Amino acid sequence: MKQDIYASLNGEIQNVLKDFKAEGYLPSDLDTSSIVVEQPKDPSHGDFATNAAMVLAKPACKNPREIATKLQEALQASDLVEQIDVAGPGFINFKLKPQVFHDQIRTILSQGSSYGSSKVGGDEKVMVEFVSVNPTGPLHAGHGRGAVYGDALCNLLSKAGYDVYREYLMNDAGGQMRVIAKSVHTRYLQSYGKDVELPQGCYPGDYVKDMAQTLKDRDGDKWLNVTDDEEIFNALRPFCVAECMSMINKTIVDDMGIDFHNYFSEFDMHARGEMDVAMKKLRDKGYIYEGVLEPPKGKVIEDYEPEEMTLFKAEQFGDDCDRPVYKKNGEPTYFGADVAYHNNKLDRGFTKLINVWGADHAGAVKRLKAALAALTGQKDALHIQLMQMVKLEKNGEEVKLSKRAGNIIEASDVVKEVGIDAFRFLYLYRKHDSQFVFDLAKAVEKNNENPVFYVQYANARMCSVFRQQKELNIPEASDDADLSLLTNDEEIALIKHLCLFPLVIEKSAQSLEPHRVAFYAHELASKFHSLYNAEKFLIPEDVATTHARLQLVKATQVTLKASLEVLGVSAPDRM
RNA sequence: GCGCCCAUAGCUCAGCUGGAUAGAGCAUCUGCCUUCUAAGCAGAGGGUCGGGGGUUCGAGUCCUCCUGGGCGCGCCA
Repeated sequence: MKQDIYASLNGEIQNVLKDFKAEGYLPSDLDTSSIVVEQPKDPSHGDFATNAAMVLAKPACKNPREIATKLQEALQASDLVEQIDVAGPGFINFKLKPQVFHDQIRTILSQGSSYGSSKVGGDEKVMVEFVSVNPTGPLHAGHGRGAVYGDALCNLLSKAGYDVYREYLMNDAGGQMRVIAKSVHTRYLQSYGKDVELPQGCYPGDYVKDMAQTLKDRDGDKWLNVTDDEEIFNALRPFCVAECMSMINKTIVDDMGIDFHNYFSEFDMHARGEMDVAMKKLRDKGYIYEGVLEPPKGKVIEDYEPEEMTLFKAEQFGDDCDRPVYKKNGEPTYFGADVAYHNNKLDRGFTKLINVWGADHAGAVKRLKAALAALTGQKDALHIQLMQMVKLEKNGEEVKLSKRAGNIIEASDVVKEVGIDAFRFLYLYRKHDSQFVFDLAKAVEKNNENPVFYVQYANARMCSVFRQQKELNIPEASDDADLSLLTNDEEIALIKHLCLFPLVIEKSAQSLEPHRVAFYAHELASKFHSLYNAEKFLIPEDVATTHARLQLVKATQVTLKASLEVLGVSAPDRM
């Protein structure tokens, strides 16, 4: 018995269709991949339904109801099926044997926390690069979305059978590092009473003063007479990177429980000369040239001068124009460095690359995808998942976040206020590309407006049931409990939803949408709460029914915990 | 001006890649605790799925135009 009823049923349908092709009823080259098996919204239509006949009708040049009727006859012999009906324009509705559902409960209990795990990933080496916040300051609340999404996505892909590698790219080499070094140094000078102003464009946040103090504690007046910006940069860059990464990791690792396999240093990459390697690779393919770009259309650039630069032929791969890979001063552009970095990922053997970015980087998507198309010859070697901006509100008033403007609400502060479970669930209970409002005032209130409590409460109730069972001295239910006693509407609805889990995992993984798991968990909790209110689980005078229901509760708990595990949300025993 | 993303109940959001009568939470109203945790359940009201065209057996979902919002637009990251 497979763990996924959908897959089993779909398999039987596909087999029948294969037979139809063999006997010449259907064309042998007919594509049957778009056929879906699903649960009808209206339970009176049956347990499952398929659109097979309607999908195939047109390409096969046949009447959908005719195909449906023929499928109905052929599938009647199935071990799964009790009754099949053809309805509407050609839906095929299945009523499954109760045995199938009872077996599913046993399957779940025997698989335990691995229920829902899949092999669709085929152990493919996938790298998920996420967070990658510049080491120039702490993580703000908006960054938390990408962090949580990336982490849950990794869990999800692992469960779906991918070989997942989590990486954080540290942009520890570019111009922003000069700015943070200069900022820290200026605060450092000020702390010694020097009369210096923080230059335009420097980071004004208070954390810079803290960093300056740390520097002072460590090195004393060692850097007091350094005035040359280049010297400041060289001297303070490693310190700034270390301090900022420690600040960031305190939030990510300690507060949010997110672990990376690797922190990739852009600075080290350049030291190894990988920029040249990547550019040579592209140059050899003829995708790099010296040229002059048209001035950009929208933004007026005052000091614009046509300039010959080293360009990548991005336009040839779908971008709006070609893109510079080196700056005038010879340093790599951000884009150029990113190309080198992604070439490095390919060299490490990753065949599926996923980047989690903020929507403010949307403009860079096309060029990087173009570069990967040029490097690999494949069109979709790289997936870039854009996190839409989070609009933060406090008491109905918008809070703008900008590190460079010094206006920061740190992710760690929010986590401390609302708790990590609520923080994660609030972000994961949304599709990644929906721009949504995170109301800090509301999030702080621990009321039931936060769906995480609803889901966790279901688990706490289940734990409570098992505690009561012990107190009442009701013996443990065994594997051979008579599950045919589970017949009422709430029980059936719950069991059917349990059957859905493996499918949800596969679909979510394929579409890179962990929010579906969050919604699944919520609905599972809902079905459980309904049953909880409709029936008692512990009936001392009817041990058979008690045992049947307890087996169902156990299976529900296994599934609920498995879904929460993907989300990285805890399942407390009591609330 | 151009590119990408979005628009679904009063509010916050789902909608399983084109399926049957569009869903949930919050808010409003009505019921349910001497019985396993009421952070719960049952029910009611609330929608021309931003608008117009198109594709087909069938569109919230796909194509096109329009309106409104977000993000971005040589050598910032």
